[in-house]
This record gives sequence, structure tokens and C-alpha cells, in this order.
Amino acid sequence: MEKIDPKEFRLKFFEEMGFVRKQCPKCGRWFWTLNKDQVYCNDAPCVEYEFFDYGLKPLSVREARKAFIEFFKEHGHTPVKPKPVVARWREDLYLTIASIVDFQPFVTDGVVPPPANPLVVSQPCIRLEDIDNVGKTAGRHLTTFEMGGHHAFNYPDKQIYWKDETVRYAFEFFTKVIGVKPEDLTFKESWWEGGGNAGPCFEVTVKGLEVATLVFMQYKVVDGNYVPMPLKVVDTGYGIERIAWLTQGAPTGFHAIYGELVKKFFEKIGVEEPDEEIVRIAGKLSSTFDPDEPESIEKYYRRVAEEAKLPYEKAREILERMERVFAVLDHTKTLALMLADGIVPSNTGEGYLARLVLRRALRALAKLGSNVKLSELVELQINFWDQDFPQLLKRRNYILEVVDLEEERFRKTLSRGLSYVERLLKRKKEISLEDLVELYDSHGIPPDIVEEVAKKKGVEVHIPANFFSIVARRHARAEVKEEKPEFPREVLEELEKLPPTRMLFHEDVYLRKFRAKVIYSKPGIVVLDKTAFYAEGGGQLSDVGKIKWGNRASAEVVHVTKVGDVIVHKLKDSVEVPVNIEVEGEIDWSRRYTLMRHHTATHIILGAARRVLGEHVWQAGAEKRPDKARLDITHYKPLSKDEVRKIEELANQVVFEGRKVTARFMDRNEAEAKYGLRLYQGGVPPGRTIRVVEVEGWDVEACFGTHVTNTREVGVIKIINVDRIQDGVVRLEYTVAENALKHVWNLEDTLESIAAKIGASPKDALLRMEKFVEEYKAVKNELAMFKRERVRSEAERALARKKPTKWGYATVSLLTNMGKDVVLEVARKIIANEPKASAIIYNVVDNRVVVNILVGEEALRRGASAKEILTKILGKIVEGKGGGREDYAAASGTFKIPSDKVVEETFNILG
RNA sequence: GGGCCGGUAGCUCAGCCUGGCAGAGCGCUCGGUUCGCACCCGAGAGGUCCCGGGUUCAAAUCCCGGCCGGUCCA
Repeated sequence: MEKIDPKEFRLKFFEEMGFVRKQCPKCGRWFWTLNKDQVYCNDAPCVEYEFFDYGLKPLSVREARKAFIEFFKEHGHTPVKPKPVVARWREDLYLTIASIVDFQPFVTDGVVPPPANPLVVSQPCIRLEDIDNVGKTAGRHLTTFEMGGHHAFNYPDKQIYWKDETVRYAFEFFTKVIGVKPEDLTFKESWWEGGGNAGPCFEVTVKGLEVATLVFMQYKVVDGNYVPMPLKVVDTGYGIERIAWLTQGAPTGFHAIYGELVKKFFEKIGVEEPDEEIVRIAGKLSSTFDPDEPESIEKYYRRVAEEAKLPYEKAREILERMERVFAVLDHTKTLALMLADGIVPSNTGEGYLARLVLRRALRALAKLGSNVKLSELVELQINFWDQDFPQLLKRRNYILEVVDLEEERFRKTLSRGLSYVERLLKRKKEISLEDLVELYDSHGIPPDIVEEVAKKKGVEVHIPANFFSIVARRHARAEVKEEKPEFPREVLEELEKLPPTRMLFHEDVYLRKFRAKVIYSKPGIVVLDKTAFYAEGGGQLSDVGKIKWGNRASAEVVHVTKVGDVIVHKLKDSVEVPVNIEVEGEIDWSRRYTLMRHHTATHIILGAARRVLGEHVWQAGAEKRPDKARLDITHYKPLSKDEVRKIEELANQVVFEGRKVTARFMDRNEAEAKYGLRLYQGGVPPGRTIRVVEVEGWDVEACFGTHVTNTREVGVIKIINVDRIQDGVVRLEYTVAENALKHVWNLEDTLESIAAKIGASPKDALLRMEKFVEEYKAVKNELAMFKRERVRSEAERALARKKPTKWGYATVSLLTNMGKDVVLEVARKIIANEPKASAIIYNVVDNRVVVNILVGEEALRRGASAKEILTKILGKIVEGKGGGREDYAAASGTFKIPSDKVVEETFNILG
């Protein structure tokens, strides 16, 4: 803050109007106002909300949005459509967190022109950073909100407008359209930073409520330094919901946003709606605390209790209940929007964020003691917002099915975890911090739910206030793996200076041979002025082939890669090709042609999967190799066999229909406008123009790869494997044409060998197998019977030859090739029949012998020791290793004496 | 992408720490009880202890690798 030059904020407009600059005695910030008597900065938490009886014309969220758009439209801004809340056009963000995000990175970097300039948009945004505060602050924090943004992009050669005009617009909008008295508007000086950009800003507040932020993006943050940007961007954010709240003077933001839904939610959830009086007081005071400071919240509860003339405990209970219902209101809307844009819940990526929101909502419901189905509440949101966000209605079935599935999943997780808690309590009678952390971190059971269960069992649980930071501390910093550079630094630097390679593979995908000039060469590395070799990218492996020059010289190309726009051929061995000569290149065509067919097949399969499974299907990864290809798609449950067949059938239909496949370069804005963000399946390519591959009437994607020109060339597609690779992602593997045929042959061969092994024809193999399994079980049972019989007879035989010792009796058996289980059974039988006996059993297997010694209960009491006996045996009879306890010992090794003397000698040494 | 937890009978799980007979409850089958059902009583069937390697006389148990699932965090 200190680094800002106050001059940045001194505007002509302020002078004209007679604004004065003041400093807030509470927060120390500087601000501008027309009210000469104003003391504080007019923002939370320095002042209480004072707009409740302000008497503005009440606007719903929809009306506030419309008023905002209309105003800026009238003032020369072109309205543009908002983007999805899932930022598919960004590689660095999962969610749309601000309206300016719509135009990052390409517009703000000056690579792509904005769709209009200046423009206005109302962008639904999702921010999850403050999810724990939602509800507590009566509407100050929300996970989803609409950011009204009017943006102007000022290029060095084309200025639109800057600070002065921006503040004038804000002033006019709030005073003329909304009806705020000029002296109630405060412009607070501040500094904004985010997404690698920074600049000064004004926070616009009215009667304690911040209603807009006017950012003047003019620096790029590079290594902590502020570098001026050539492109200066007016980045404003008007809080549409806050404008609705302000104008309605509703007791809380939630009442302003959700209107009749508030009552409906209390009813559906089944908790009592608090009196208007306490809600009003809570709303008014909600500006005064910092939700991250427990003491300030407590103070707030006390003040509400005091003003509402209620006991503290009672007030707190009412407020907490209300806060939770508010959180559910907020989370269900966020969830509906996320799912409508096709997020599939998962344990990673943006899918995890959807699951996080959903589970927070379920937890809040659990704490409210409600058993309402979450999908019923989400459905209320869909119906409430269907005109504002028509995608909710369109994706209704998907949203509700996923919510139900996820609720079921969470229920299972909870019950699994809770039975774990109960088992824990049986053993320990207390739950330690360590247990709590493990329950949450490994089993997903939040500590407050553990507390509840424990309480029912009469066990108190202490949850530290910093519980979640303790959990966070356990997560060691992920080490950043360095990627091994493909080329040495100095080579890379030289490569980067070369002119772009002409890409013959885009001009004619069927080109196999070509002549080109060598423009750069190092041992094992060649760069040509043009090439037909495709460089690895977009999940398509690179071409391989040959380069020939002179009379005889040639080199094998083993890999091709791209450095910027330069295509680099890597050679087998460190061959060096002379620079500036002409060479002939030839690619391995059969490999390339299969890759092309696999690539086109991938686009066809994606289109088929989307049609069979739904619009939430997105590519989550893909790889095309010569032997097979694979496509990972987002989907919320395992594919049924039926669905797989359906995808396969549909895909092959497209192959057989012989649809045209075209590739062309298009202006990014134009392509997005025509085909939507669906284009970005395999990531977001950089640049002003993008290459668009279209399978006629079936699928359109931004793609750099080589494709056949007619789907018929793919031949046939055979899905050979389907796998769930992680939550919410299904992997399809498939091959085409001859490879598909080979796959079928393999299956045939396998079946034939199985049939041959079991002596049946392939047709009868299954029947034969079933019979075998039955027989196997019967034989197993019969064998068990014989084993029992053998055990009995061996035990009897041994007991018949027992000899007395000082502790009772000893029996010695010499068996051959017995299983371990039989030997032990015999020994057990002996000491069961004669508790005074010690059973010694030798079992000879191949050239080795295993000796087992079991001592009966009575013999044990009289001083017999299996270990001692074993020691004697190991000394005299068996050479080997062993060990055991008093009642049991075993060893293995070889006999030291002839085996026909073993029984006799054993009795002797026990003497 | 990383951390943590788990995989044992059809299901839910115990046993693993400290190596030495693979177990419980529910479900299933049969029998008893009953006019019949439920309950109850008795008997029985049911196992690749996820897979592979290692240590050991001996591995569900200890070690290593893999697969699968769960969960928290980027």
C-alpha cells in the first residue's frame, strides 16, 4: 500500500465534484467522499450496515443485473455473453473467479483482440476460498456471485478510457440508476493484485456495504517487481447481488438473493425460521466482525443477544442454525452451476471442488439434523434460476442424478467412518487428536461429526481451533520435479532463433516423401526449412523415417519434436548432416497412417461418448500410438457393457457413413463463437489463430494432429478395453482397421487354446469348464475326507507306540511327503487324545526333513518343553535351523543319521 | 500430481502391533420348535487372507514392488 503514489488516485472528477480525501481512523485507509463530516471509510468492518431503511427502489438480482448491463450499454459498451463457471479456456484455473478471467490470458496479453471494446458482462463466478465463512456473514461472503464487469482495453495506439471515466460511470450509475445520494458514495483507495497482474483500485462503498471495485490493471508482476504493461485494462467488478441487497434493504444478503427460497429451504430442511427481529439485528451487525477471528464472532453473538434481549446461548443457537441454512442455500446454487457446466465430481482437479461444495452442504444438513435429500434442494435452485441460467434446466437430469449419487457415496463414507469411530471407542474410551486427524484425512470424517457420535457414547472430544491447519501441516510440501530438458541449453537457445518450419504435413497429410534444405544441424539433430515429419503433440506420437542425402548417406529419424514453431528431427546415432544441403525425407507411412486413423477415431469416439453418455463428457487425456489408441473421458459412473457397445456401434456408424474430415486455421474468437469452448478438448492452444478439425456434423476440436480426410479410411473401430482410471474418469482403448482384426484373431486364438487344453471344441468350452469346476470341488472334498482319515490313523499309530518319559509320554512319527496341514493335524490329534504326550513328527519331503513338535497341556505343566526337545534333535538327529516356543517348535534340515534309526534314536535322546 | 488409510466367507468386519489351528456377526442351506409366520434352538455349506517377489524352520501377519478402492490436499 505504501508503494502507491497518492497521485494515482487524484482525479479530475473528484476535483470537479468537490470530493475530499480523508483517512479512516480505524483501518487507516484513505478515501474520497462528498460528505465533509464523514469520519470512517464506510466499509465493513469499520462501520455497521446502515442501508436497511435507505428507501431505494428494490431490485431483484435479475433486475440489478439488467440495470447494470443497460446502463453501460447506453454508455457505449457492447454486452457480451458470460462464460461458464468452469474455466475451460484457462490452463491455470479451474473456476471462473472474476469477469476479467473471461479475457485472460490472450486478450490481456494483447495476443487476441477482445470481442468488443469497451464491453460489459455479468459473469457468474465461483470462489471457494471463503467457503467456511459463507452464512456467518449474512451475505458478505458467497461461493457464487455475479460480477458485473465493464472492461476497456487500452492499447498504446488505441485508448478507450481510463480512471477518470471509470469513476464517473460508477458515480452516475449509483446515483442516477440506483438512487444513492452522492454524499453516501465513498471511494476507498486500494491496491489490487492477482493472476500475475496488479494496479491501483477504488473500492466503492455505500452505507457500510462494498458494492463495486474499480481496478486499473497496469503492471505485470515479474519476480516481485512491477513492470508496466503496454496494455492497460479497466477491470471493474460490480457486486450484482450486493446491489440487490442494498436496494432491497433486506435483513441479509440471502434474503435479497434468494427471496421466497429462504422460507422454502427452512421448511424443506425442517428447521424453524428465526423471528424477523433477530434476523434484522444479525444482518445489521454482521458487518462488524472478522469471521477468521473467533473472538470477534463471539462478541457479535453477544451483541445480537443483547439487542434481541435473548440469553446468549439461545441467540447463538438461533444464529448458528440460520447460518447453516444460508450455507446450504449458497452451496446448492454453486453446485447446480458447476454441474450444469459439466463438472464431474472426482477426487482430483475441478471434480474435487464440486465434491467439496457438495460435502460441505451435506455436512451442514447433517448438523441441522435434516434428512432432506440434497437433490430436492438443488432442484429448487434449478427452478428458481432457470431464466437467469438456462443451462440449469437443460442439464437438469444430469445435475440431479449426480447429486443423488454423490450423496449416496458420502453416506457410505460416513457410515464406514462412523463404524470406525465406534470400534475405536470400544477399545480406547477416548479419541485423541491423532485419531481425529486420521479420521478426517484418511477417512473423510469431519471432526464435528466425530464429536457428535462420541457424545452419544458419552465421550467428550476436544477439537482444537486450528484443527485444519494441523491437518494441512501433515501434508508435506510436494516436491517440484524438474523436467529433464530435451536439448542442452545452448542448443535450445540456437533452436529458438531459427525461423518457423513449414509444416508440409498440414498442407498434405498424405505426403510421404519430400525434399528440403538443412538449415541447422548438430550430431543427432537436424532442422529443415520444411518437413512432412509430424512432431509429437496433441497425444499423437511423432513420425519416424529416414533422411537421405548425397549419393549414399542416410540417417534414421527416431523422434520429432517441436521447439516453438521449429520442428526438430532427432536421429539414431550421433550422425551429423551437412548444413545447407538438400535432403530427401521419407516418413514411415504405415505407422503414420495408423496414427492418423487412430487420431480421427479418437475424435469420432469422443463424439459418440458424448451422445451416449451426455454433455458432461470431456476429454481428460488421450494417446495415439501405432498399436492402439486411448481416450480418457469424464463420466460419473462406470460404463455398462451396453453403453460401451452403444459407443462402439455409433462410432462405427460414423466410420461407415464416410463423413468428411476437414482441418482449417480459424480466428480464435470466430471459432469460439461458432463452436463454443467444446473446442478445447485436448487443452488450450496458444495464439490468435487455432487449427480446427471437424468431423462433419459430429465433432469439432482445436487440434494440431494429422487426420484422414474421410471417416471411411478408419476402416473399423474396435474398443478393446474399458477401465476406470480414477474417480470420474473412464479410459477407453481401441484399435482400428487391421489392428482391430488382429485383436479379434488374438481372442480366437486364446479361446482355441483354452478349448484344446480342456479337450473341447470352442463351442463347448464353456460347458466343459463349468463341469470341471464342479468336479474340482468334488475332488477337493473327497481329498479332505482322505486327509482326515489319514490324520486319524497316523495319530493312532503314534499313540500305540508311545513311550514313557519324565513328564508323561512321547510319540514319534516318521512321515513322507505330507502337507504341512496334515502334519500339524496329526500332532494336534495326538496331544488332544493324550494331554501328557509330546508329539514329535518328522516329515520327509524330497531330501529334506521338517520336524514339528507339539507338547500336550498336561505334559507342559510337568515341565516338557518343545524348544528343549528341538535343541536335542538338532544336535543329534537333524542338521538344520529351527525355532519355536515351549508348546510348539519346528525346524527343517537333513538327517544326520540313517532314517531307519531316527525313531529309535529320538526316544533315546529324550531318555 | 502428492500425502494418508484400506483390500480376509455373499455382506460388515476382527485377527496383523508381538509370525505358529483363518475367525465373529449378518445372510444362505438343512433340521428342531409352530396350525402357520416371526422369534428361538441345533447342525452345515461357504476362503486365491488382492497379485508378485523377499525375509524366516514357519507369513493373512514382517519387508519390497504392483494392482484396486477410499480419503485429504494442490
